[in-house]
Amino acid sequence: MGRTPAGETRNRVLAFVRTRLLAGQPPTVREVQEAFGFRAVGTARQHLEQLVAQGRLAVDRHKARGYRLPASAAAPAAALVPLLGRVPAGALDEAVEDPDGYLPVDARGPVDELFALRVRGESMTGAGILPGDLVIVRRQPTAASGDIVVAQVGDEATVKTFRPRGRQVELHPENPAFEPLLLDAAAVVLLGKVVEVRRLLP
Amino acid sequence: MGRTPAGETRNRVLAFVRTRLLAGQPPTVREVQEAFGFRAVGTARQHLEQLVAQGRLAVDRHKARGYRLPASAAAPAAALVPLLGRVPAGALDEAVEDPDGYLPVDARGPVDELFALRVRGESMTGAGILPGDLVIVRRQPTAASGDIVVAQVGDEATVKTFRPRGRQVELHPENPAFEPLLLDAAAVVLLGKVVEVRRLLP
DNA sequence: ATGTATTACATACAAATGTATGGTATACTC
DNA sequence: GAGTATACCATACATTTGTATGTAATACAT
Repeated sequence: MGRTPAGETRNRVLAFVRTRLLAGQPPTVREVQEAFGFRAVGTARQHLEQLVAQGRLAVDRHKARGYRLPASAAAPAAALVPLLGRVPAGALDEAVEDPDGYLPVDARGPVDELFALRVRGESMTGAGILPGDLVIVRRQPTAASGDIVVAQVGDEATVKTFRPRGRQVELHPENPAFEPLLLDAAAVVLLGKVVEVRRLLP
Repeated sequence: MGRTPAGETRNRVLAFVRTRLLAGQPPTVREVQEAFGFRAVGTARQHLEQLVAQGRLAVDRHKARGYRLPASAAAPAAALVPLLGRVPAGALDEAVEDPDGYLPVDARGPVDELFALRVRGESMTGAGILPGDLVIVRRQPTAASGDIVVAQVGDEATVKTFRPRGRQVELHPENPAFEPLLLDAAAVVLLGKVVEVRRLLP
């Protein structure tokens, strides 16, 4: 029952699988079968296996929904980082559960440890961080002197340059119009280090 | 064997599942089990089901890897924009073919029209654009007064504020140490408008 | 202390899913 | 025409995976 022209169906299978993968829903062999109206599972599988043999698809053997894009095509993959509306005191985990949106980032980094915040105020304009900018933050409890960090003071999160001063820490604004904050180390919770700044222009 | 504080493990389970989903690899119940070291499948499933009951997860019943994000949390897909090393005269299309890398962006916008450049020089520091920053540019042949644009003058691409002046155009640096460029309109090719600025911090 | 809810374990079963084998029909080459 | 390759069908089997049931331990409220 050689039906369709050589290779044509195969390309459409690849397109179908790729679309599903990019949508985050890897298909099963039988879903491919149904999508193309094959009456046999094997037909779908044959197409998939040939795509793998050609290097146009990759597969995790013996795993449900194991077909995925080959490393070459998936190399510059993107992940999504939650944009938090605000950071209520001590509840970063919960805030992450209810994000205002997501920012795409390079998936090769430590995506799990990242979150994003919108900057309020002009205290960091000297470092090129303007009000309304988005900062992407890597969660970490400590930082090096000079790092730009997100710190929690009371129940407010603030972006400043970090400078340890013995038992105290200085949260240094990069704007001469603002005064540095000198606080007891116990009064400051480091939420993380700013690893990227983004600004969307209208 | 009530171990961890109430709700804490559950939140971490949700974070794990969400990460996997955003990466396009929905986990199985047993993968969740292993990721958290549970000795029983049921424990992992119990957490997942409670997250579903709370509306924080959705599920396709009886499907392998059926857990997904609820519709309310639908995440935007990410696309990739080419980062150009430099823009040789008049050959933007060709430059796009051989990018230095890719930046992930929100796929809901006009992705096809975007490219990225690295900023050289300090002429735009007043607008929060520092040397080494990446600008994401939407290709367009015209711009409104006050837009930050990428313009090609001779065989060099430069980032400036755009101000039309009759038959001439002013390319205005946002740094008092630099002089505005006043050029004949014919000598300037607008490559596009800067729609986003990004800075990676070490 | 008592009861209840939560967290976790152990085991079993059923459905979904990947895999394997053998066969049929059409197209193409020689 | 013989031979080969491709596309497809039919069926069966093994693994993965979702689901169900019963039990134990701890935390918390009463």
